[in-house]
Amino acid sequence: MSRVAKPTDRRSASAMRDIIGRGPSLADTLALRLKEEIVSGHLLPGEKLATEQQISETYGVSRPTVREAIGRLKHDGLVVTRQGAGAFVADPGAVSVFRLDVADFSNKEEIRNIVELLMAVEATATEHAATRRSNKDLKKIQAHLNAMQAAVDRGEPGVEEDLAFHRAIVEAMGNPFFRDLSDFLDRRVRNFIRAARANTARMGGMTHSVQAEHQAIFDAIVRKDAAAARAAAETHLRNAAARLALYLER
Amino acid sequence: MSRVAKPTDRRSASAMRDIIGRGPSLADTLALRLKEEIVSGHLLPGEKLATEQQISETYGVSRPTVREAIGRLKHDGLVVTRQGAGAFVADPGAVSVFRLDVADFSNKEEIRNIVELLMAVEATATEHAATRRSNKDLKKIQAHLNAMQAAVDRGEPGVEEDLAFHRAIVEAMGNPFFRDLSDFLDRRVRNFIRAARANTARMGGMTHSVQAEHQAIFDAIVRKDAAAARAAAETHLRNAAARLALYLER
DNA sequence: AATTTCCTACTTGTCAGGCAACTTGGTTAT
DNA sequence: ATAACCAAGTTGCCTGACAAGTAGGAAATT
Repeated sequence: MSRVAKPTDRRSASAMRDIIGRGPSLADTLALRLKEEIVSGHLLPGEKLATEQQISETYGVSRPTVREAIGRLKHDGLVVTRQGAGAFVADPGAVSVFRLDVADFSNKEEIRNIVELLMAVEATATEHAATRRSNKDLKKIQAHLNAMQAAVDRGEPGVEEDLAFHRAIVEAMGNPFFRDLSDFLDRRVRNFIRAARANTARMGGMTHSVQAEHQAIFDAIVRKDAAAARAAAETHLRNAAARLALYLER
Repeated sequence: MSRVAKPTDRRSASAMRDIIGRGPSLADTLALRLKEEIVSGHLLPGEKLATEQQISETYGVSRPTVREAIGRLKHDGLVVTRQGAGAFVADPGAVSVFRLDVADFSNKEEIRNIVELLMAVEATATEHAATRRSNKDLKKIQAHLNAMQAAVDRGEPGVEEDLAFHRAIVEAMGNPFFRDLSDFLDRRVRNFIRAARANTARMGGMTHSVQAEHQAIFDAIVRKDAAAARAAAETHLRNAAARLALYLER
């Protein structure tokens, strides 16, 4: 009853722009709006959304645009639609999609939280990789370790080789969720570092200690010593986080 | 000269269905198709996608449908579009959205992997919660512990109270990423258990030992003993996983 | 001849209207 | 009372059109 669509006249295509503000696109922004309504608890699970027609009218956008917006929510598992019936807020327990949005790069708190998650994921992955790795896995890991060493010897930072080394380890764990999540977080953090490094002096000279830490991780994996592997990974990640903290504190 | 779209007659609306197979919706399925093209490396970062017009013709669907599909990819950060220029494959390093899809419920391997991730996240969260929790956090955790006890005394399984207890702990850690991820995984696993329980006998009688494990976690948090908190959480999670394994092995 | 300006075709963003498929609830017929 | 049926409402998808922005070549200027 409360949010019944009042028939906004259609004359201005920019009505939405006024209501909703400037954004990436009408559909995107509308999707955000509707998502708000749901996560804020304004719309309860199972409840029926307004019809596309009504939404179209209340926000002053066309139905295709509304469809695009609802399509996003459907894609994220927040709503389910039934042809002929309508669109309904999905049961939170049945949502099968998790979305991690790491948009705000300038937010240092967010970076810290991301790093924390990365540490947890990679430390555990390394721990399990130690006992599960096949000989083939081990060879791959070693190859990347050597490549990293070669890069260090050439005086290069070897960020790509570094990433590949860690990825090979996580891969050896055999859990795709860990692999994908770790990959994403890793890229994200490195991207931040690269951006931050642009306006600060290079710090360099750390690569040798980094490589020593890598060696310690590798040795533990060779021995299939899970506890040692975890410990070595934690040390490595803690040091990496400390290096990163230097960027954060300015 | 504009390449006039040949007036596709109505019946070929099912052309896509033939090309693309039966699915949730044309847009959804098309989105999957296009995603394939990208992640398979067929389309390289920075490369331009076919125009909406072209895609529309090759797949035999209308442009709005193509737009919906591309909109999904855009939403997931896989492509970026520039009005007037086209749609381009996004740089993987710049992707700021992570998507975790846990669709296949029947896949036991998947459940196992999910549980593994859940264990890593919750154990770490509990560890950090021990040192970071405020007194207010502690009160909340205790309240949920008591509620759980009350449920046990009433002879109920207390799944909701259980979930709330863990959520309060993760909340006390103060990292929203951990909170959201843990919440999602927890729901997912419990949902699986509920589904599995439907066709097996209730196992019950475990609730008392569960509560004892909860108490151990709580005590460690009270003492701000991070290591003990992690250990207690790991024990609890390991036991929970073992209980769950009973469902998996049939 | 080199450079700048401008124009035009192309592409994405959005809108309007329409038909088909499906759901739902009430009405009619049995 | 029950079953079959019908009509309104809703989503799924299509066609056609225009606005807004881009890019590359033609034309004008230096």
